[in-house]
Amino acid sequence: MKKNFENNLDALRHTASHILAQSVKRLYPDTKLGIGPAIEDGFYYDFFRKEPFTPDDIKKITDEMKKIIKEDLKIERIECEKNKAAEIIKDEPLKLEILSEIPDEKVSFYKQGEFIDLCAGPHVSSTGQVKHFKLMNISSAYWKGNENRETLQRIYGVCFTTAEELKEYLKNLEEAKKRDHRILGPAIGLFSLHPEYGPGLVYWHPKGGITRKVIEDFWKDTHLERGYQIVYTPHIADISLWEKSGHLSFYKENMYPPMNIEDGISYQLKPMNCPFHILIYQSTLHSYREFPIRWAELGTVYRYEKDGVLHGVLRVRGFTQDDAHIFCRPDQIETEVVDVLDLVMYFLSSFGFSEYEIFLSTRPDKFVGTVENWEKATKALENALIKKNLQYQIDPGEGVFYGPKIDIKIKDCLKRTWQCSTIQVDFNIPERFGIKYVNQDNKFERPILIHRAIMGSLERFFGILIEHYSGNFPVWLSPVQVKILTIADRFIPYAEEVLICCKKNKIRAEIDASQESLNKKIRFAENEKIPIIAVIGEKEQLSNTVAVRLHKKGMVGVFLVEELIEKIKSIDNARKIEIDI
RNA sequence: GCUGCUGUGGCUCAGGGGUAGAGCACGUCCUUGGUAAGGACGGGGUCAUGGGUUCGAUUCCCAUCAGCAGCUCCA
Repeated sequence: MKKNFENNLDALRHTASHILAQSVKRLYPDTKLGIGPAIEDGFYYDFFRKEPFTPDDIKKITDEMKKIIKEDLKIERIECEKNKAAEIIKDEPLKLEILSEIPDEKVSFYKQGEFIDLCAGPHVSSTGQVKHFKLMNISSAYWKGNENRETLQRIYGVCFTTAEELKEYLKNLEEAKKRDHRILGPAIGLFSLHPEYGPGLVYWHPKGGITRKVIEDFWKDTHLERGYQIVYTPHIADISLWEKSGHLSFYKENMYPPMNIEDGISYQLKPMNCPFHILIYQSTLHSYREFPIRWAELGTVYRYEKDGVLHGVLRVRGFTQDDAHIFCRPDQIETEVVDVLDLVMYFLSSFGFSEYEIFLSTRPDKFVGTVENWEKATKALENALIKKNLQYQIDPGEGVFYGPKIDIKIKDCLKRTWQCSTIQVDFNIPERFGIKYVNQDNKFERPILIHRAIMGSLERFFGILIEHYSGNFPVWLSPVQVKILTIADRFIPYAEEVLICCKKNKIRAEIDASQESLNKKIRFAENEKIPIIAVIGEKEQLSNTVAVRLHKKGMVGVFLVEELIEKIKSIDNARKIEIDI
């Protein structure tokens, strides 16, 4: 039943894309057609046309689409032989290209009014059924996603069965815009970017800094509890290290150019931490008895990302990975991965992320290592997922060339997915560096290397957190947990006593001592998204209390200072997502 | 990197071929207020950068840089 509905919706969206193409052809007959599928939430159509579509054109195209919908043209499916099909689309070079790639003898067209398009379908039966759509934006797209081919103009639209769904969708977009970490982050003093001095490089302000410290402390404590050891490694190394690791050949386009120190000596800013951990490993001889060795590092790396892909703190050029490398025997992969999965779930759920999408990527066409090892490792990853009772999807052939991997995407409160965690087996690096251990028989053997990250990057994870919480962090992550407001200046000494009590108990508190009205101070504290506001006046001073107001919830009552502190401490220590006082 | 759009005080934005304007923020003063903006005054901009057109450019044109929406890629 549900599936059927989805198919109908896809057909509807697909038809909307044909209406778009028809409209464009009516208004700009010289435009050549690319492809126009239904996608999540809507549709797009790619066009080849020299002149760019302007926002004004989009208006005209929309109006024409509405006309086509009003005309309620019947949509018919026409099947014909390939040679006849070529005749029909002789003026559409891109369509002809598609036609030539279809192996079947017969192909299908869909026709509505004067418009006909090579298309497998399905479609709804008439154009009048498309009622609730909106053209969203224009972008460029390469023909067949190939950057060496023609650049096409892609017009995106959204389309739903009901007006409510469309409205809901647009409202969600608005909501997402309001949560945009690029606006919110700087607005509430978390971070800034200074693109004129280097795009994609993040400056953590004191408020962002304290939240980062909380995250880092939690991360380190958790890792130490779970048998990891913390290491620190340099940010640069002689270029020969990167030749040895292979990064200079397979990762070069993402690396900053080397720094020339003197003739024949170049240093390279690190895009990854693994070679450094390998060097630590190689600095002593290892026995199978030591395994598994788990080394974790919050390692800051630099990658020269293409400028068009940079996005706030979500996609940057300098970032800190919550990296770890596990050295183990082949037979330990499964249990290690089970532990990593357990750690990932524990860690992410502490931040309020409890919905995941998990992907197991298998061997690609180009790979290093043996098929047998790949299969064993892949099986170990899969077994681990099964043991943890996790739902996953297999991404065939999507593994990295050096080994199979598990990727975990988290879902935020707007149901958007973000890839954070990754667990990757690596057959390449151990080989390239020739790392080894001594087995039970006193023979050398090659260990398995597992790379893994939970947050992926602190910058990116922080950006996701900002959007997920819309800046309203849970108490344990909030840069300022309590804002102390006085009704009049003469209560500032008492406010300072309260502040000292908070600090003694490691509660992050601030006093707003500005000469503003209480209303204004509350407004500012609310806009700063501080979870707890403590108001102090005559009554509170006399009774050693504070009047407590929760962010967005308003007054909750008057509490003894120690009482409030105890409550905050317990919320903080339990890393509670919701405040309840 | 590609296509399009954009670039005006810290922020949001208005303006426009004759050397710039609002709100917020900031500063000073008055006000000492009980749960989302008390009041007055004031400082602050080479209008992204570099060329060109022009008597004259922040405004028009070109290039560069950066941002935005996507494409491709990715933590």
